Amino acid sequence: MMIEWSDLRYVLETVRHGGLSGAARALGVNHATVARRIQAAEQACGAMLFDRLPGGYAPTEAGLEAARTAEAMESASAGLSLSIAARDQRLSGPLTLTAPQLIVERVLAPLLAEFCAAHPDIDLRLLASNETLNLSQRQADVAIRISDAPVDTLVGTRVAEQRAAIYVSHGYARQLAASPRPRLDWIRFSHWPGIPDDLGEAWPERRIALTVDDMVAAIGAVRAGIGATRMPCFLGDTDPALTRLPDVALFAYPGVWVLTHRDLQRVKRIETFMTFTSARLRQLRPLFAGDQRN
Amino acid sequence: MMIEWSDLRYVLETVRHGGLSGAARALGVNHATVARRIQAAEQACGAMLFDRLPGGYAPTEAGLEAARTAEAMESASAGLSLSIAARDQRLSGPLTLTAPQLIVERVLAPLLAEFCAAHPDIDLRLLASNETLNLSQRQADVAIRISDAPVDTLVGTRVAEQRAAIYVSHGYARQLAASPRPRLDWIRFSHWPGIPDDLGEAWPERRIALTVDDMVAAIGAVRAGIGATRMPCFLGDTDPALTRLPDVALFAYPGVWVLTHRDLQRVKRIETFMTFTSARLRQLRPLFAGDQRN
DNA sequence: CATCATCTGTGCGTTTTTGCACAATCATTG
DNA sequence: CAATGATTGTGCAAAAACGCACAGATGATG
Repeated sequence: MMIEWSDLRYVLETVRHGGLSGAARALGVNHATVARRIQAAEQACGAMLFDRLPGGYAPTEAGLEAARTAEAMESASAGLSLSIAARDQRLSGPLTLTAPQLIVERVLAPLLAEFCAAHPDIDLRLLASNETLNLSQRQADVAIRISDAPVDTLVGTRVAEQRAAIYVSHGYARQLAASPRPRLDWIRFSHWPGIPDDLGEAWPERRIALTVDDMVAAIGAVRAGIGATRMPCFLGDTDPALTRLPDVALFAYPGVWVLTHRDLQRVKRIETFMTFTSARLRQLRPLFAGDQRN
Repeated sequence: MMIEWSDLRYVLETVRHGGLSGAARALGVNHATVARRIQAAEQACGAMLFDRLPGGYAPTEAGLEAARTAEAMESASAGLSLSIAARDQRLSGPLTLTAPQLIVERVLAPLLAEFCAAHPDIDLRLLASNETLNLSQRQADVAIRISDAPVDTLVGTRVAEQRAAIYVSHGYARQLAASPRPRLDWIRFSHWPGIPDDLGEAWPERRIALTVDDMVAAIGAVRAGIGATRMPCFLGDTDPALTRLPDVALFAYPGVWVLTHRDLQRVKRIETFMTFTSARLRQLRPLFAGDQRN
């Protein structure tokens, strides 16, 4: 008579992704399972929730209504999750952190090692995803973000300003220095503008040598001597295979934030983690700012 | 990380019933399953939801919070169920009716047979429960109720006034008539007042012979000649083994209502059913009113 | 127009979940 | 204080749900 509650999640994700396979990926199950649960839901409420079109599932009126209800239930459930987590004032339990891949690799890893050693009862989980996960939905408890202005529903501090520079491999740098009229090969990000204008004066001759969509790949390309690219100083300066391109000023770059959900900021293990992490990252301010005295 | 939605139903029912076994009965599953799902929920949110006390499960703060959330989700889900059902304007599909046991037995059965024959595509389901099921939660679509003032969230009509009378078996009636100073043996309902005052004049001598908690049981007792009891006329007059106690006026009795949920009143198969049932029951007004011309 | 990628439907073997039956514990009652 | 009824915890077998792999179909692409 009444739809099984968990089936509504399957309906919701299928509406969101427009088909079984998208929903299946989002839910981490097989698409056949999604199909079966939707069938069950339709049988339970005695109405079709989707039109089976070639190439996807299109929600009917009833399906949209169900998805709206499921959204309400989802936010209720997320609120519960937060509220229960907020009640847990032990210095133990799970703590999920999300941070960009490369910050973890270059900066965060030793810092997390220290934290784990100091608090062995805290079960730290790391989501080194580049996607900005939704803290409100409790996909993570704490986020380290590179951002100019993080969402205002989150609380936290900007622990460091950041600057970026142009980096090349040592070999490529020598090559440039040896050339009488050097031409700069640029490695471009597909979702960024082209070559920064500021380069004009020092390096009038330039061309786009490669377009990539991922920072790790770009670093590899630079290391291989394909050309130059712009990256935050903490990345370039911590990479022994790279060196800054001379005669170019530093660029502004979004700062480093440590953030959590408002409802979680008074939870002891989260407060502890944020205090620890923020302090350690503040110590690295020269690195993020591109201050090369170290 | 986030509690499985359907597990919240188990938490809710366990809070409502104060233990595993009550929740298991309400959910129609084994108590072991309830225990396992609650364990899963607790593991998922990393907090205890119940204190395991001897004799039952007592919700913790977090458990109460979860139950509140689950209640919100339940009402959302019930609303969805109504909203989807309201969209179904076919003259087919499921239709759940709840009515008191004895109305079904004496009055409704032939009427439902006729309806089923006329609308074979409507899948009629009958809950002959004495409990007043919650139509808002969509436990039933249509209710036939004996009531003075039904809940105002429901819509429908009072199809008949009702009166009650005192009934005895034929044998017991002869016995009374034969006695010079007859003493009336009364069969009393445990949740009702005692013997009606109005009996005083005609039958000054009386005593309580039996107390029962169920109308079917009471009818059996009257048939067996144990004594007299008051019951609605449609019950006594349709029972060939019973006869009215003479010299007593009829009693007022709550009327007969045919009711549905506001959101369902325009659904065609429900509208059809209510029109049909109300018309047929109106034809039986003399029976309900205790008019013995038939 | 051929090819490739993507999506949905279906049968089968496996894993997970569930129900059942029994034991243990506690409150209630005669 | 013994006995009864109710409740929860646990091991095992049955049942249900799930993932996997393949087939068919559609749409995009060169």
